[in-house]
Amino acid sequence: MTEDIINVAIVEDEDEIRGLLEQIIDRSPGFSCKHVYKDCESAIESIKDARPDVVLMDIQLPGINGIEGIKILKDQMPDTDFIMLTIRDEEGVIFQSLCAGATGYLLKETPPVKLLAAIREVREGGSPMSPGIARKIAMSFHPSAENPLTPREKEVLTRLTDGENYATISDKLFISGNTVRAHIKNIYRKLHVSSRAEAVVAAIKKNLI
Amino acid sequence: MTEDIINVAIVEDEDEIRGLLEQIIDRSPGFSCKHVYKDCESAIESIKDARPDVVLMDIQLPGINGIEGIKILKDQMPDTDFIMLTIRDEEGVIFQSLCAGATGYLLKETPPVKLLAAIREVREGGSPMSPGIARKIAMSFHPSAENPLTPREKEVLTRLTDGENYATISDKLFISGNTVRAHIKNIYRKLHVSSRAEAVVAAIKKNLI
DNA sequence: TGCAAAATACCCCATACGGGCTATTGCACA
DNA sequence: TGTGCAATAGCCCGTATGGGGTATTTTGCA
Repeated sequence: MTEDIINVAIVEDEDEIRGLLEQIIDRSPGFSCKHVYKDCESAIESIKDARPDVVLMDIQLPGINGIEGIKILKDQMPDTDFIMLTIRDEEGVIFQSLCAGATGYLLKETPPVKLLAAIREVREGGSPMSPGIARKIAMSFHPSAENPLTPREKEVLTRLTDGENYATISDKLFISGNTVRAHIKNIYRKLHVSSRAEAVVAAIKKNLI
Repeated sequence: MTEDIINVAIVEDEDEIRGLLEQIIDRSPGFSCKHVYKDCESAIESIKDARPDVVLMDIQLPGINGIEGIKILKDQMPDTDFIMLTIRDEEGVIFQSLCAGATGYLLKETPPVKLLAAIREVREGGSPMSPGIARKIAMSFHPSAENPLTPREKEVLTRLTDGENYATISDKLFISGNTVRAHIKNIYRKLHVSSRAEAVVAAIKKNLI
């Protein structure tokens, strides 16, 4: 399954960086880099011929950005692994990249030897991440530090995410429907929402339950 | 902030493995391992004296398991980093561990030199993961492969997750409220749910939007 | 060119839901 | 010892929501 030579493509608008990366990769044993693009538009047009194993993708690009680019390219080449290679480390772009289909996320400060190791790793079923990036991803699963809900409210909210209604919740918790309503009203007030749908979204996105 | 010597604690029930880990770590320059426990109960009781920088935590333990153990210990020591060290690589336990507060996740097959590197990495703001584990986490963000929803249904579902009601959605999409209802009915049927709350939970958990 | 799916639109009807109130009990902390 | 919060419980009321239908137009693919 794994080719001897890993076929790498690059999408990067800055000529100098692109050239440098191309040389580093193409001159390293076990790697080949014959397809480089300076924007997503050209990559989308001709990358089907390249059939790369791995694509190194910048985020800030003229025209279609790297995140939108991955959505399009990953769709065409589901077996290709995409590694973001960028200076941007804000949570927003990290999670947008992963949601678009990126499998790795490296900062441009990554030294060449680590970059090559990352390309190998992603082909071997890993998911190379710069340390600070990996930490942000792990933290995104951690329980929320400031959770305004009481234990009972968490209990009720959990059941709301399971789609239970007033009657079911009051049955299972052995309390009256009016009390369930009281808890839900308090949850809404604390989370600044006014419907079950908003409440469960807030609960999941902020790791409240 | 960073101590010269990293103070490591271990929670592991198998005597042999625990002893081996203790020796590997304690005999390595830059590391200290003076606090080892064979279950979470003993760790909870006396770990406050240890004040470890890093805890290596097994999952399968007699009594309180490693996941529940982290919930309790992380609460008491929020600045301590917890690394799961386990043979288990099922998605369930991986995400449960992260949600409990784990920052790293290593398989027991990890060679000593990599284990030590991981302990250093977690203290330097990283989040060490065995390659296959990291991949599973990255994949959890990827768009769902089999998404039964049409583009319009995705659009409507996205707005449901934003807490919009029939009227707002029909206004913004320039379609009648009846059409919005028709889309929502189709969404419910395809996702096997029967309420907004369930639909938005399914949408988020299965990366449908 | 024709079929299937998608997107649009409408109807009836019961009820689960959300907003606005008030009230009691028990516990903890000051 | 009282102030505050959590948890419990009740009431009224309007409406947004969900289940059951049917029908038309547009779009995309074979």
